Amino acid sequence: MRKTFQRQVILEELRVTKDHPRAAELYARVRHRIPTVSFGTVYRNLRMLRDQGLIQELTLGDEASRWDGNYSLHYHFTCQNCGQVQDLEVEPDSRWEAKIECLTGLAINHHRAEFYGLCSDCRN
Amino acid sequence: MRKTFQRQVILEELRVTKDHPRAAELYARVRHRIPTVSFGTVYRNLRMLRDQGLIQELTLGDEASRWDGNYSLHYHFTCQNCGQVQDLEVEPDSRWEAKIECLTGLAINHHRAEFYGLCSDCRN
DNA sequence: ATAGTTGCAAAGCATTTGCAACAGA
DNA sequence: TCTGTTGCAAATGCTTTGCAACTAT
Repeated sequence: MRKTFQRQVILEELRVTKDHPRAAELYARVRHRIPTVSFGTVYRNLRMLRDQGLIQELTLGDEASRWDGNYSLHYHFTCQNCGQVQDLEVEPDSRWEAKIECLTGLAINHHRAEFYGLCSDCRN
Repeated sequence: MRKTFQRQVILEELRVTKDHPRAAELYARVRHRIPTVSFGTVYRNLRMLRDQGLIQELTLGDEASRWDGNYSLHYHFTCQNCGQVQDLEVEPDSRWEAKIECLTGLAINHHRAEFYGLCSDCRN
């Protein structure tokens, strides 16, 4: 994978934010720095960066994918009122995988968990 | 919500199977019983049945939604080799929601978890 | 009677791709 | 130099929708 300016900017923009932008929003941000960048380039790079494990794709509900510059294993929370998505600080439960392997005979590689509810701004 | 023949057949087809068909596959099954049914009808009904809590929509990875006629809360497993999706029999961990509420100040309504790995056929 | 539903076809929207020009190694 | 990458535009694929004809209640 070559180190191109476009790819670098796309990765940087994801790294510096904690919201979880969709491709269109990210494209807008990248465009501030590279006015000629194309949607194709953004999508191609998101896929590549994901396949390399440098970023994560979130498919929450029935909307477009969101992208997360935090590559470490963590869970997500979606506010059902305002729609914001945030990382959860709780540590993922790995014993769960072992428990399921035990009970089912499946070989588990990884899991994800998503929580839904109201964020602190919206609960009041 | 009226009780139409189409809606009934769509729901039945989801209830009788444990695979988790996508809309196109379900459409094919419904078509065996109602040759004139349309895609629009299938999609419209899937959304309505989901909104009523009678079925569940699964958005796993970056493919089209899968649909689950089992409306009870449960987790899912996806085989990374053959792609099959199965329900997991383990009971969902509700203490987790309380724990996260405690740690974060969020109000959690529900959560989902998905496990990925190799099914018993594919692990050998 | 009448409001919800259907079939059909067209539209919508996120994402992917073919291709020629370009650029990083 | 030469293969990977970009920008552009067209294409793809899943899903939604407008509308007139139907149908459950």
